[in-house]
Amino acid sequence: MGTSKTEKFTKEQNEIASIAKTLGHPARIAILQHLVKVNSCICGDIVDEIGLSQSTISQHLKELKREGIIKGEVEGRKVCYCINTERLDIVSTIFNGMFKRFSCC
Amino acid sequence: MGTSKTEKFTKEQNEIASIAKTLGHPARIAILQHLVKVNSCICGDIVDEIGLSQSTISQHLKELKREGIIKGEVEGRKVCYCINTERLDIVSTIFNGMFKRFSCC
DNA sequence: TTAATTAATCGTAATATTACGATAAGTTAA
DNA sequence: TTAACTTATCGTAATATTACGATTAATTAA
Repeated sequence: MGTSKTEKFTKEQNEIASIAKTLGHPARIAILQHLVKVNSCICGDIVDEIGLSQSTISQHLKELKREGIIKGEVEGRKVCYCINTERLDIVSTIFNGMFKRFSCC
Repeated sequence: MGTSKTEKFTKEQNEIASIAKTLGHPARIAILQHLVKVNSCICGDIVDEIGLSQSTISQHLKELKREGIIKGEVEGRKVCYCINTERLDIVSTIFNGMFKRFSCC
């Protein structure tokens, strides 16, 4: 165990949960807020900004990338990260829709 | 480790992450959707609906209650669960605000 | 009272997450 | 080339999460 029984749930339920899980760590929220503020920056800047180790930040970036919420572009020996606006709009729509359905009727 | 370093983040970042984490399991999304559909129901009905064991559902309900998203009212030997609309409105506002700040500028 | 019902909690196993240091892999500068 | 730099990955430890069965606690029905 320790594993969610995803087969018991709808695709929508699993998708919402997966996104929420990715947003479910303060470092990842902080990373997103920082990227919004500076528009785009390299990994090292995020390490400085957040104050966790480089390897830990790299893991968080990987998770955000896995969910499609950010993009990373290699520029020489640096990697420039930014928000994936298209995906974040979809995520926003999914969550707004969910909350709307929750709050009425 | 295995523990988030919450002291490195703002109150807002921790709060958003905490809510998202609670929403980050398909069973909990399914429970919320079911409660919205039937308005309110007893724990046993949720167990039947979701198809996980009674103790597992009880744990998920506890987590949703901890975050304030649902309420449980004891009625004799049964416990009637329902959405905490006030709290969910706040949660909705927090997330809408976040996504709004993410998508523009 | 006793038995049945309902839900919470306990104990536990399996797996996931978080975090770090060390290392690898790649790029650039000297 | 060599050295420095940048980031990803590996290995690992600590803790958290998920799930279940068994038990407990409380209420109701017989």
